[in-house]
Amino acid sequence: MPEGHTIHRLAADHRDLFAGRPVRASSPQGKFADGAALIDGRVFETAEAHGKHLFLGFAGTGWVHVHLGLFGKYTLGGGQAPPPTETVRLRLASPDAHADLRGPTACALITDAEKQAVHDRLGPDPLRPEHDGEAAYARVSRSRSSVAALLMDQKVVAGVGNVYRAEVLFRHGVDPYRAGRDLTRAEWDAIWADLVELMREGVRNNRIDTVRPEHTPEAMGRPPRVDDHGGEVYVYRRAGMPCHVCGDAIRTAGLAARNLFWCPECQRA
DNA sequence: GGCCCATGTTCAT
DNA sequence: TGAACCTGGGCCT
Repeated sequence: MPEGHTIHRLAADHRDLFAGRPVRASSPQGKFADGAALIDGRVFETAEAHGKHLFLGFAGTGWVHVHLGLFGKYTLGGGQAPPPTETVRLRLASPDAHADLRGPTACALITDAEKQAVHDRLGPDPLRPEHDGEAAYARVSRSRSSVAALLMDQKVVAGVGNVYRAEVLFRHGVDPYRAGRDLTRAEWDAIWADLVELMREGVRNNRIDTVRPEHTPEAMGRPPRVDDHGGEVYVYRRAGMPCHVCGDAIRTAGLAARNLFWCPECQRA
């Protein structure tokens, strides 16, 4: 699940469920037992996201810094918490809401200064209204690295993962292997603006949809389809399948230990 | 039950 | 560049 839109949605959901109220905290799994003990009973003040990092603020104790990594998952909602299972790293609970965190890469109590250090090493986040694509373009336009690698670099853009990377490059007809410095300013501005829109929609719907109305199966006169990760996409995990736009086979290749997907016809070098 | 894979990151070599 | 870490779903036997 976790690209930036997931984390911003989790921040909003935490605010809705807990903000301004004392919460019970526990670590059924045990790996965050000390931290949970320190926040147990404290007032949950706010939650904030920057890229794929989630910060949960507690009165008088600082922040819980959560990074889901590849496997981390939250289950949360109103109502009584289900019986905890042994993989729950952190459970927050109020009389009428609960949030269970499993499998995160990071779950730690940090200070304001440590939180600031995280912000400082991250690039601009398309989902933070005070950020824009300027600093990102400054890096991209100076780099010989591929635009595919740059989009995944959290120092360049915070919050983009493997799905948004593949999809935004498809939507702009950009070959993933093009060097960052060969992108025009106009191309970058369009990519950034598109990320803002796509990721905001991702937060609203809690899933990634990238297919334009004119390319839906209905509009193209093709049978309906279902992507196995819950959203409608052009290329992500569609290797060997026909491109929704041109019909060519979607290609895949490894790039820095991740799978890259693109349409060689729609994204010409 | 076992194996592979995954929307991520860091650290060692 | 590769290994390590964390979990769960799908597919195989």
